[in-house]
Amino acid sequence: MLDPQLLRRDLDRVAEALARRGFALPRERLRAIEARRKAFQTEVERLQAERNARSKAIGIAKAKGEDPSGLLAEVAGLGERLQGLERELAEVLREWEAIALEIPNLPHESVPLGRDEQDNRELRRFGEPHTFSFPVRDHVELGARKGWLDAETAARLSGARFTVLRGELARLHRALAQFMLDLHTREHGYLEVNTPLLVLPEVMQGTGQLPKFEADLFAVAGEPRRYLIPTAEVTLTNLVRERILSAEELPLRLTAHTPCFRAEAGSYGKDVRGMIRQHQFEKVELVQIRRPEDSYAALEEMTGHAEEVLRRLGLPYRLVALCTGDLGFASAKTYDLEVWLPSQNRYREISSCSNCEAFQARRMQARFRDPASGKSEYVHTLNGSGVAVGRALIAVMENYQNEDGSITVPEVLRPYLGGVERIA
RNA sequence: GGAGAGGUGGCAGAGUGGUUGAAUGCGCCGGACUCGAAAUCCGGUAUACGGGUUUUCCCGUAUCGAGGGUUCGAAUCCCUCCCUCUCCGCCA
Repeated sequence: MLDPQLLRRDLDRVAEALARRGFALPRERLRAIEARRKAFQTEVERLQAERNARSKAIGIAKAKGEDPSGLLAEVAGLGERLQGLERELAEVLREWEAIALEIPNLPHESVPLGRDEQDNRELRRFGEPHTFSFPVRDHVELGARKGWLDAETAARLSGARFTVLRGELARLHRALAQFMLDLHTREHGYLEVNTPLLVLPEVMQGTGQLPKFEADLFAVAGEPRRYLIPTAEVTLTNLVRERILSAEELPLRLTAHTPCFRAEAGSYGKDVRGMIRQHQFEKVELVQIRRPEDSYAALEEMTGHAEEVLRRLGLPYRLVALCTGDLGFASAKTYDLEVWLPSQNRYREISSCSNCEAFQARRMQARFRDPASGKSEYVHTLNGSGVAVGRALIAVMENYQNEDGSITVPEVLRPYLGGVERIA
C-alpha cells in the first residue's frame, strides 16, 4: 500500500508516477471519497467529543449526589445520530481501502521507463554459452531417457503442469536446494527458516497477493480460509508483521527452501512443455528486512547472493533491470537473473530480486524504532529467489548434458551426491 | 475433536459501569546526589488517525485478544469468533 498521506496530498504526482508503469489511478474517485471521508470524520469526532464531555458531567453530578436528569435529557438522540454517522464513515473508509489495496507500488526513479519485457535493460552477463558438438536435447528429452522426469504420471496424479522426478534426477534436485541453502546460511549470513505453507488471507494481503491476485492462488477448503503460498516471500516477509522491531534486530536476512504453489491459469506457449512453468515447484527464497536508508544497497547485495549461486554452478546468465511496465505489483525496483538454456537458445528467468520499500511493511504494519528519534518507522522489505530450484535443475541438465544423454554434475554439487561426477 | 482455565501498557500484575489511557512493581530514558558507581530521590516512558502551529508543541478521536450489542457513559455487563495454557482423545 502506498502512503495514505501521499495519496491524500499529492494525488497528481502519484498518478503521474503510476502512469509510468501503466497503471491508471482512479483519481477523481479517490478525490471524491477523500472529501467525504474528511467531512464524516470531522463530524463524528466532534460528536464523540461532545458525548464524552457530557457523559463525564453526568458522572460527576452523580458522584456529588446531584440529579442528572437534566443532563440526560440534553444527550437524548445524540447516540443515534452518532451511530449513523459512524457507520457511514466506516463505509467510506472501507471504500477507500478497497481501492488503495489494489494500487501498485511506485517505481523507483532508477527504473528504466518501458511498457513490457521488451524494454527491460540488460546490465551484465556472466559466462559464455557453451557450444555443443552434437545436437542439444532439451530437459524433457534428457529427463525421459531414464524415466527421471515424468509429466504423464504426474498428470494422472494431479493433472497438467505437475512433474514426478525419480532417481538420480530427484537427488540432483535435492542437492541443488541443499547447496543453495548452505551457501546463503554459511557464507551470505542468512538465517534458515522453516515456515508454514498454508497461510491466512491477511498474510497474503500483507505481501500483496490479495486482494488483487486471488486467481493466481490455490485456496484450501475449511474454516478459516487458507491459501497455499506461491513463494516463501509470503511467510518470510510476514514474519515481522504487526511488530515493532528494535534497531539492533535489523537487518534481518532470512532464507527458506519451500514448495511454491501457483494457479496461474493460461498458457505460455513453449512453457507448457516440461517443468518450466508448474503449479508446484521448489524455490530457495531470500528475504531481507532493512532500514529505509539501507534498502537499495541491500538490493544490490541480495542480487549478488543470487548471482553467486549461478556462478558457482557455472551457469551462464545475464542480469536484467525490469522496466516500469514489467515491475511486479509490490516492487519499486526489480532485477531479474536469466539463465542460459541451450535448447531454447536464449536466457530464461531463474531469479527475481525486488525492493518493495515500505509497500508491504505498511500492509503488514511492520515497523522498527529509530533510536535517534525514538519514533517507529516502517521497515523496507526485499525478496529474491536464490534461486528457483526446478529451473536450476533444468539449467544444469541442459548446460551440462553430454552426447550420450548423461549429465555431468557441477563440481559444487558433487559433495551432495556422494562424489558422483555424472548421472547416466 | 472433548472438558476446564485464561487473554489488560516492554514485562509482571491491579482494576466488575462514571472526572480510567488505565493503580502498583520491574524495566527503560532524563535529572538530582556522588570523584565515579551502586543505593536513594524526582520526573518521564504506547500506537494510529484527524486538526492547529507544521522545528521542540498543543487539541480532539480511537484502541484493555477481535467483531457486534446494551447504556448518557464499557477494560468492567451480554453475544459471536480467535488465540494461549492444562487434561483427555486422535495422529506423523
